[in-house]
Order: sequence, then C-alpha cells, then structure tokens
Amino acid sequence: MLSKKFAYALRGLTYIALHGSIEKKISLQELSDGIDVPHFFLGKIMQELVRNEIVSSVKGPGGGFWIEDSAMNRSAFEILKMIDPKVVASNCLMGKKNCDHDRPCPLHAEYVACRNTLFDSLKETTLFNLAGKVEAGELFLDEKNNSKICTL
Amino acid sequence: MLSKKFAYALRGLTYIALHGSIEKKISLQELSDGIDVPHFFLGKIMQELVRNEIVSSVKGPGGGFWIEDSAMNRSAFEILKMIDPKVVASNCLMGKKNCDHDRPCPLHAEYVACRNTLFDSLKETTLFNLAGKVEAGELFLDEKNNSKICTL
DNA sequence: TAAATTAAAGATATTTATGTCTTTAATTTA
DNA sequence: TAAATTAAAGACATAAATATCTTTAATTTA
Ligand code: FES
Ligand code: FES
Repeated sequence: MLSKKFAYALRGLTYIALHGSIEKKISLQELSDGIDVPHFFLGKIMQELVRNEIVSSVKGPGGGFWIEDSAMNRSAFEILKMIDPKVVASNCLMGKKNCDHDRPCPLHAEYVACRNTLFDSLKETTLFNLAGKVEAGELFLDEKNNSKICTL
Repeated sequence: MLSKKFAYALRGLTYIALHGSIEKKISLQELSDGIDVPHFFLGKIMQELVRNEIVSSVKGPGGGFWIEDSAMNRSAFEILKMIDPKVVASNCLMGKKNCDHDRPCPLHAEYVACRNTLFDSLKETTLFNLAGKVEAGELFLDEKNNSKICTL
C-alpha cells in the first residue's frame, strides 16, 4: 500500500527535524545510520525532497540536510503525495483499473474507510508533531533492538 | 498492501461461486473473460487455489472449475493467508523489519487500527456472502464500463 | 482408439520497486 | 589555490511482482 520510499522519507525527515538545524546539518551518513536505511537509496530520496523544497541541503564539509522552520508544518500526507503519488490517486484494492463508487469491488467499502482514516491522520500529522513524539519517547525511527513482533 | 494475486483470486472465486457448479464448470477462459484478469496469470492463481482445496477442477472437454458447498463458507481472510501470507505476517508499514508495539514507528497506531478493521471484515466475509452481494447488484467483479474514478 | 478440449506444470519475459556504485559539482578549510 | 568533504546526478544491479508462452497430462467425445 505505502512504499518503502515514503516510509524512509518520513523517517528521514523526522530524524532531521529532530536532530538538525541550520547550524547543525545532518549528513547523509549520519542520517542513514540514524534510521537504519540503505545509504544510497536514502540519498536518492533526499534529493527528491530537496527538489520539492521539503528539506534544505548544502554540499561540502560541514554540509548536509536541515529543515527550515517554515517546512516543519508540512504534513505526512504532503510527503506521501510527493513520493508515492500513485497511492493517493487511489487504485482499486482488488486490482480493478480504478476505484469506482458506482461499481464497487468486493473490498471497496472497507478499503475506502481504511484509507480515509489513514489519510486523515496523515493530513493532521506534521513533521513538527512527529519530531515531538520521538522526543517524548512515543515513537521510534530506527529498528535496532526491536525483537518483538506484533503477530496481530 | 494487498497483492494483485489476492485480488484476482478473490474476484475469481466469487465468480465461480456465483456462476459455477459441479454440473456447470467454469473454464479458465470464461473466468478470465468474466472478471477481466490476465488469462495465464489467473491460471497460475487458480492452480494454487486448487492445491489448497478452495476450488475444485477437472481437465478435458466440459472441464473447468467449481466450488464445493463445503468451501463456500471459506473466508476472504483464509484466501489472503494462502495467497499473500507476508501481508498477514504483518510487516511494519514504515519499512522497519518488524512491527513492534513497544517501539512503534510513526504510523504504527494508524496502521494497526486500519489493518485490524480490514482483516476483521475479511474474516467475516465468505465466498457465499460475496456471491450473494454480486447477485444483489451490490458489488461488481469485472471492470468494464467503470469510468468514474474515486478521486478521494 | 483418435481427436479435441481443458487444466497443470514449467519455463521465460516484462515491469516495478528497491538498492548500489561511480562520477560530478558545490563548498569549506588549510 | 589545493585538498578534503559532501550532496547531486546518472548509470547500473538486484529482487519481487506481474504477465506470457509452451509443453504435458487428464478427460471427454466421436
Ligand atoms: S472499487 Fe475496489 S476499492 Fe473501490
Ligand atoms: S512499528 Fe511500524 S507499523 Fe508497527
């Protein structure tokens, strides 16, 4: 449903929002270490976010990434649209070409409800919010030491 | 989130549940025409369902697929576990190796709620239910004439 | 029994997502 | 200015999902 690209983007941005600033830029190296995501792949994703002006960057010694105050209130949903537009464009969950209210597939109702709920919370969640929650110990960006599997 | 394999499987089974019987078997040709799904790909999926005794088949003239009465109350969730087991095993939505309640990622709460809702309804939905709804005109298996896109 | 029909099985192909490596350009520092 | 550092850009590689084609086996019918 959601791509790894989006997942990595959101985790990366949250890390930068939390640890970075114009004075302390976050290098790609620190970032990929910090969230346990493949270095080069993350680099590509950051490029895209820089182009979209979600994050800022400079090259050279001491360079790296940071997030302007004005970008801190960008929502997770905006990031999703940027990184994974196909998902937002809403394909049918049951493999039909398009999701259609008038000719719903077997999972239409469930899918729409589920997706709307998820998207609504993505719309309400800003990078600032996410950074705050990480700071409060309510959520975690990396994946070291997480051995317990939620088996449902 | 859910694969096309699962989508095609569920739509195919519903078609067979609705139109097939031991007297009137559904050929792969009729089936792929009926639900607008790639012929050969659907064939592979049906093979798997036959091996798992969800659907029955015979070769030869007049042969094809049908569903025994006893299989009509199999749930969509059972089909999902069969066809797309990774999804049920619950990977983290944000690309972490495992979904972990104790170290939740930014979308954990939303994801778990969303997934539980979806899975609950899959558990309650049987092939018999689905066939009934198609018969009642409440849902549709094919994708002809569906031009209206739900843009969210 | 021969021919026709149909699913099963196996091989191959294509596409998409994910991941990696190399080269280039920008910036800083000595 | 020269060297070092770092992101950007582009090329390449791998894996997974999706799709197709060919051959084989089972079954029916003539
Ligand atoms: S028609 Fe399938 S999800 Fe809407
Ligand atoms: S930890 Fe990511 S979905 Fe549970």
